[in-house]
Amino acid sequence: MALVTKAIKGTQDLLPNESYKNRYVEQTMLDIASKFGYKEIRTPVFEHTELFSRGVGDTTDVVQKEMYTFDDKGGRSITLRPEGTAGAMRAFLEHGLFNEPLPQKVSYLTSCYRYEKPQAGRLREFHQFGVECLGTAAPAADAELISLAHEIFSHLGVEGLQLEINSIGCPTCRKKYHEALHSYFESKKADLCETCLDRLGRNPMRILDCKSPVCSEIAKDAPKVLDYICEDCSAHFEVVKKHLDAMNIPYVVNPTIVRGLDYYTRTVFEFVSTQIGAQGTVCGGGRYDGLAEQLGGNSTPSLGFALGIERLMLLIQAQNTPLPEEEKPDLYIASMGEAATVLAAKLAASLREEGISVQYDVAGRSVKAQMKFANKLGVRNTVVIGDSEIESGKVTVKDMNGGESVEMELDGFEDSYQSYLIQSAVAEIAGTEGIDMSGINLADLF
RNA sequence: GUGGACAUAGCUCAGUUGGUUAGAGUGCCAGGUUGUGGCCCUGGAGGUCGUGGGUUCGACUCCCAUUGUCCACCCCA
Repeated sequence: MALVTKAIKGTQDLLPNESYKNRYVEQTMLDIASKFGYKEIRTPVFEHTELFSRGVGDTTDVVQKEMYTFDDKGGRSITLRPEGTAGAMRAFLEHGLFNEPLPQKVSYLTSCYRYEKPQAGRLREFHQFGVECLGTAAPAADAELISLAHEIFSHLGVEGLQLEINSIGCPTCRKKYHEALHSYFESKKADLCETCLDRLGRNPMRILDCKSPVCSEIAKDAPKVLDYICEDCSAHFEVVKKHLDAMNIPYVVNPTIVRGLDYYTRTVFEFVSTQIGAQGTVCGGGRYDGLAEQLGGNSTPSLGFALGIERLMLLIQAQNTPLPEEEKPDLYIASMGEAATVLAAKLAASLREEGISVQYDVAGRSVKAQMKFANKLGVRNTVVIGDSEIESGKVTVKDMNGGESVEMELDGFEDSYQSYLIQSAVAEIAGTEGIDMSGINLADLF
């Protein structure tokens, strides 16, 4: 217990008995994204600080107070990425991917870093699955993007998420809206709470989201974004909704959702849960048509979303969402004595080459202890090798789930065990036993 | 950054108005047939009671500080 040190505040270890769940979920997301045409991109964990201050926005909380920023030994200001979009966009611009067929669709699975006070669903190091669709202004892309997130959740069997969408307009119409909001709240200044007074100066849209009863009462009669967005933005939003309706994706228009990252324009959306605590946004994203220019590139209308892995896992746990079981080893070879252990090692090696997962005793334990161990591993079969087996050249494969034991020759054991596995798999699928495999050529099965 | 709750074995937790060798369940290791798992039985390892001070004859228990965890605000995935 007197450890030298512990994991850093706000960080988590993912232990071996849990990691297979994350692997399944992450692989599922990458696979689904791949069907939508998204290819994985990997960018560095750290970037020039400027990328985020310019991209994410100087006035945002993320940039102002949450970044892990430091000078490297060459005096460069470096920041651990607080989100994934800026890095993806940087790579897109830097490598001229805008010369490739557009849109470029990229996905990623990364860790992000924000210096925040940890709480349920919020860590200092957290993981995001994200996708970015770079180089299209068409509303069909917005809807397809949302449908990708929707598909991921429904494929995983996650329920109860509400999709909320909104349009925050382009910079031109948003400016008008901000002005309208500002003058409205300015007139109610006396009644607003302290944080909202602060918001009034920085980002009046945030006031719409205030939980204080007084403020939310005031907010009810505030000007609505959707009344202020220009014709183009409005038309864009209508088409997005039309697509969603056509794809049977349920959503609610929530005029109060606002993204806290400056690069967002037009469509914004969140998938929200009420089951994982206060940090209920499992997935959030939207369009960011101005980001490329913000970073010094040519205009590249784009959009994307990020999905919080830890929050998703929290939700899966809260809902008891059934996930596939962890893969168990096929075979455990219990051995007695050195000669038998050497033989076990040799057998295991060639079985593994055949794609079979095998374990044997590497702890020098008694047969009984080895059997207990095998049981805890959940292996399907065990085989014991001792002097008598070596002498007789025969071993007995024991089915740990109560099935019949089968005797096999040690000579050519790999082949007969593999055929035994195939046979029992076929039997399981067919729901019968004792299918005659004698006429089947094993090689044809692979 | 602000506020609240909590810190006892790997895990989940007991621990009586402060009283001397700190407990349970579970997990781990070993034994109960000379070479065979699950159930059962026995034994063992494992804690300077988060850390540092203070009060006291005596502190896991009371006080202060500190660190950490959890939850909420803020913000966001």
